[in-house]
Amino acid sequence: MPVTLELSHFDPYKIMESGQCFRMIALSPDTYEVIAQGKRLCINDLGNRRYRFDCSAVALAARWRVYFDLDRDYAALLDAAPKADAFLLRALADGYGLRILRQDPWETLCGFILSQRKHLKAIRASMEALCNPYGAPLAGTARKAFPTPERLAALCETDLRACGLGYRAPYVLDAARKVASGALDLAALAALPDDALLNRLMGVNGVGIKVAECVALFAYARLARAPVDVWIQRVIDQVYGGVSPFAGYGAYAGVYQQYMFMSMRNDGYSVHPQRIASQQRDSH
DNA sequence: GATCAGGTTTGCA
DNA sequence: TGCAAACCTGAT
Repeated sequence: MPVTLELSHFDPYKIMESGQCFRMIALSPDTYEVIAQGKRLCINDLGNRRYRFDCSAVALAARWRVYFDLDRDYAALLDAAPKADAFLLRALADGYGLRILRQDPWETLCGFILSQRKHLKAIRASMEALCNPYGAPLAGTARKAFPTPERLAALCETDLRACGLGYRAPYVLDAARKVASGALDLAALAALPDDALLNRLMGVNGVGIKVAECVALFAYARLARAPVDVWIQRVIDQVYGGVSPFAGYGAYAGVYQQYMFMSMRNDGYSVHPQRIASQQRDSH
């Protein structure tokens, strides 16, 4: 009962490598496995923008269309970018197919707590190390679901350090206990405005502004939030002369941020600095 | 073996 | 406010 869709602005490889999610892997060059929200999904890239989703039409509509944000008009969203912004335009062109996911807040919160001072590869390894002993089994794969907050809340710091979490162990534990006890109701946060949402998330030990903004963007679809990490700080410093352009990007600043992040991380600004700098000048 | 990595906290001007 | 230093661990 797989479903085949023709999709524009959808590139599972770029989404996998964009660093917004940590449990999507390539099983083969054209097959991707996603574990999210207690489910496993395989996507086959059939070419010509056709993709086969290994799930029912009902599951696609109820879960995965939302997860991959397939009902959003990315052509219009990208077209709304300021035309004078050369670096941004190049990032948007190079990043065709990248989408902002709408992930589970609990898993996203833990994922970005774990991300502190880690590479994407190391974050993925940490996530698996946490899921393997404590996540529920899934059909069709040896990989496990992401553990529930209740499961992790029942552990101690030593258990989590045994998963290789290092100094992040007490952070994850604090998050688990706040969520499991109801002190932090992640579902209810969806109703809050951005600032209140960020403040509530930062109430968790080990969650600062960057992690909170990542959760807001990648789990709560707050597309105007643009997390500033070291890569984006490099963009601001090297491309925009130290002045953040994100305040001027409006409702989709977070989406543009993600394209710029990928662009900077993949190519670096050093690839075409003169060209970009001259384009920036010409446009002003 | 030293250094660094998608950050946060703590301590001290 | 602002700025270091410290923090686990694995990779380069």
